[in-house]
Amino acid sequence: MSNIRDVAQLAGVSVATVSRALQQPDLVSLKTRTKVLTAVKQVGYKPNLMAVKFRSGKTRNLVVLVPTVANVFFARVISGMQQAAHDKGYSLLLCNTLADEEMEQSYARMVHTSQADGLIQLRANNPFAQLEMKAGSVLPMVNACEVLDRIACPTVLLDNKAAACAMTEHLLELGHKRIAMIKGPARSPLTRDRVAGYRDALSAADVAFDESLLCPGDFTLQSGHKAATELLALPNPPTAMFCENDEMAIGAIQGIKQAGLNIPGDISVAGFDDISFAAFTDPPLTTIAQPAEEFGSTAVTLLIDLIEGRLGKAPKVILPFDLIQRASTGPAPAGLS
Amino acid sequence: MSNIRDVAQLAGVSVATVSRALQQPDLVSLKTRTKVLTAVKQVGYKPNLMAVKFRSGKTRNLVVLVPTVANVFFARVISGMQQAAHDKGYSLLLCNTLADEEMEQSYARMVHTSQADGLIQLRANNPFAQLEMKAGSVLPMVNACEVLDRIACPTVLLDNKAAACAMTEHLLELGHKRIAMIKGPARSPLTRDRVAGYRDALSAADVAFDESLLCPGDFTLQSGHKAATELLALPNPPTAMFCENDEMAIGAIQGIKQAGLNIPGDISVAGFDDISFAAFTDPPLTTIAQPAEEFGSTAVTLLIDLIEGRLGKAPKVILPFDLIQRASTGPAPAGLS
DNA sequence: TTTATAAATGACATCGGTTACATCAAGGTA
DNA sequence: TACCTTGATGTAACCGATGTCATTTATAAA
Repeated sequence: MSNIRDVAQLAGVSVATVSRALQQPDLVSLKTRTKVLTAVKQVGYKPNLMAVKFRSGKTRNLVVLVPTVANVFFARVISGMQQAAHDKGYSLLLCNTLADEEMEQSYARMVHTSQADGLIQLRANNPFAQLEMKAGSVLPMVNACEVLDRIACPTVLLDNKAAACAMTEHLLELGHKRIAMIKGPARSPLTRDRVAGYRDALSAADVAFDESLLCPGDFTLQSGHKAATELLALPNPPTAMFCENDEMAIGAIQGIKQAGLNIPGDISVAGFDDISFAAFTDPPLTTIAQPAEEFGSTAVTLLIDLIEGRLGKAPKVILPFDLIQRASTGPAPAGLS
Repeated sequence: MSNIRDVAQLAGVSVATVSRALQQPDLVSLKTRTKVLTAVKQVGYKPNLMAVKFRSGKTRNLVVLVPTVANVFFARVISGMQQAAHDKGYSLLLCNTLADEEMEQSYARMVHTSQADGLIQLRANNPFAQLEMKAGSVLPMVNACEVLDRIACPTVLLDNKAAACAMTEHLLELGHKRIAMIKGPARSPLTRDRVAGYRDALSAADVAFDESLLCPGDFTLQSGHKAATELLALPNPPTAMFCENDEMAIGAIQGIKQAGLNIPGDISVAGFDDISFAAFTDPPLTTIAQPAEEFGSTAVTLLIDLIEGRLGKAPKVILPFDLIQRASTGPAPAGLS
């Protein structure tokens, strides 16, 4: 691999001139510039960007902590990040943490060891982040999708409470009174906010909240299936199920069908995220559309602004949601409470 | 940020000793080692790995070229890569190329500019790769999932021909004679191999190949829907549809249902990949399971072996497939040819 | 022509580690 | 005691670029 010295020697100039000819061409005379460029081509010179990064102390790498890349929603978010990062000359170091704390730590360390300039995390409330921030560490970090509690950190999020409230209202308007919610893990702020929105809508409509209709899941297809089956086994089963993501909704749909019930005739199902599969379920799924790619690009933009010192106070960017009404929700069956 | 010199000064030793105390502890006396470690802790020293990488000329970064991270199958592959890379102390630089050649080029350049040690690509036949290899370039590259034509490059792949053949045989055994194939883009080697397997099975069973039953798609849900609709409009429609991936199969299922037909009563549908959603379609999808995560981990292992000079001739690793029989395929309807 | 000024270029230190080589002290052997 | 070996540590070159500062060359003004 040829280096800048080879070029300098061949062109008969100093290394400084080569560097300038490539970085600030206007500081170099046309004649010399031509000589240099010819030499560059001749020896096939490619600058060693590792050296540049080392010298400059800027890596232009961003660490992305993703609980599971195999999650359709996150995949879209990553896609958005990737695009924005590329446009700004940054690269993404992808870390599939599988919610493993040790893994998260190990990747976060990449920022401390100067392998990356900053970090984006898609999972909130992970202990390392709390420690980091409390220690007053200067780790440039942005939080996306889930919001971190009690921590001042630039964040891009959805108004989950409002979105859950909107969906619940939609079901209430269809005449449903017994609306179940298949929620995520209790410790997730996402869950907390969405449950809050759900309860707000219920109480605004004077519908009593029933603890037994709040069924925990873990965002997988399987857990949606399981939760729906359990809900149907209740003495007084719900007429609608609002799932905290589309995967669980798809699982729920299967469970409901296996119980011999009709959607939405007997029971309505709603999801959250609007993944591509949502339009292809039978019946197509009513859900909340999130601008996933925009989550990613916004997070990257915020992080780069933060890294490059263009960000003042930690902003919270709230992205819009959209209730997509498809065929999985319909009027509550008559004769049922 | 403290550096190795700060540590040396505080510990009252030379920088070389600090370096040794951390890298080859057995070369340093216990007493000095303790002093050094204390100093390290005291100043909060974190080695600048960018400097190390620069000095060593090894980045321990791998570029991964993915056509679309938002594809469920690729997401699993990436997950497997990530795991294997992490285990071996490597990081993944993720590149969502969107099949854009310029993007691919720009990312491949990262290897030339010493930002990464090697490259994995999941899309075959991209022109840059061809150029690279033809130019006799020494870019360490591994090909996964799709096999590169006419290019000697370590590869990990499925025996797509055999898999397609197996699925077609399954449909033939169920009595189907008019079996359509919803295929991918014609230029894809994947498509070529799977179509070949399909044709082999047909001719082995003395079933004439009908060009009109070969319908092109692009691996998206929408294209599956479109293709199925078109196939059903044929004068003599098929009784089975074999789709080249599960997304297209899911799209096809919707199209078939919208035409008022029953699956598998009127028509059977088969997919390929066994993505998580395949078990949750209605009816659950018969498909070919691919060890996606293993694709990723094998590709990474091969690439690291190649980089570290442990690989002789370019191997081709063939991973096993598994025909998962679910409820979307059944006996051909009686009375139909 | 001389001088002041601007433009172009070169020499060299620098970033933060690693490592080959030199040095030195301690212990063992003849 | 002299000599050699071994182990522990220090000195300094080095990786490949950038950027400061000094120096040379070209240009314009007097």
